[in-house]
Amino acid sequence: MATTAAPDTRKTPAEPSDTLLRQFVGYNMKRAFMLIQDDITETLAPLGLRIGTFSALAVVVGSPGISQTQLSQVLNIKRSGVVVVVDELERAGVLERTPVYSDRRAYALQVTPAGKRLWRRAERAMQAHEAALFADLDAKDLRIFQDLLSRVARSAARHRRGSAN
Amino acid sequence: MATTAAPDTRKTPAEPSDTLLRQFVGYNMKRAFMLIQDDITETLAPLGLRIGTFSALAVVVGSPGISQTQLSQVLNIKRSGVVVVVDELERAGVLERTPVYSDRRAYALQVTPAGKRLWRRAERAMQAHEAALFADLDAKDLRIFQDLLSRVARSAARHRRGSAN
DNA sequence: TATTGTTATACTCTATAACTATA
DNA sequence: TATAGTTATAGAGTATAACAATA
Repeated sequence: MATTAAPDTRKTPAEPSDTLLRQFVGYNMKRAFMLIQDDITETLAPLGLRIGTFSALAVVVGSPGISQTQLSQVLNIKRSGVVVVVDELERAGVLERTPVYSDRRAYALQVTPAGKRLWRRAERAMQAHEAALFADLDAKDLRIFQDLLSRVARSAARHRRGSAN
Repeated sequence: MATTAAPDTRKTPAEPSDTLLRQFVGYNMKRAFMLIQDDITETLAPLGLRIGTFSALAVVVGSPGISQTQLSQVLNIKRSGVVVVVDELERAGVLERTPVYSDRRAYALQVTPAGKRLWRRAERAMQAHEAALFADLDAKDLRIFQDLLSRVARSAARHRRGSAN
């Protein structure tokens, strides 16, 4: 039945790989992002921040007085998710829910002085991290990449708006 | 104390936005990917596939006889996660666990004829989907984008290997 | 009636750890 | 002892739905 000479060396055709998936832009985007996500998490952890809280802090720094509903829209998450993030940042003394006198249902989110200091540290840490992470790409390539990313995002958003949902 | 004229119009400085976050490549990658992820899910759903099962199917099509451990390495997930995905694909009659006579612990994964037909349909659906999704970008831009994505992934992987983990 | 923030709950994805059967 | 596959369980992250206070 079995040949006695020449053992079977093709257990799997050479190296198993994701060749068929690499044709897809979506797969390559996911793969690249997953690779840097863990790095980002590790960069933020010493500052007591997660990706979600870092993002929320950035938006409140850039748009002081923003409401939680507005924050949910900017970050593309649900209002119920914002509550968790704001709770965490408020507990850490990073931001505050201040009353809105014209609408007593809503809160105006404000960054505390400690929050501003934390943001400056976090921003610098992330900038340093990305500089190291993308050391292989020169400034011009990075600009092109950023531009293509925003064009891809715009194209996808348009496509999404165009379809039925 | 308070001026009696001119009501307070700056509830929030104009439009709240994520300006401070856009400086980061990681944020733009996440944002762009999130936008297309839902689209991909909707493209695969009619075929009975999720992103995870689609990816696994693609790898087994491209590397027939691959083991579950190898598959976990290619897809960058844990072996326990592979079990779930392979269970689902096997239940759907898309692939099979065939015995490996040289190692009775392991399975060689094989795509069934139905699985091959499903893959061809899924591949075409995804190609059509991406063509529509990235309609705003010409072929040259897309090639540049793909190239930059793989360079970013390589750079990130190198950075990751270099640091202590 | 509609909206803001909140809570409880559930779902998806993935990770960890302990187990079995083989090696 | 180590490895392949499996199972149970737990943890993020996010979504849905119902609720109170207010508009």
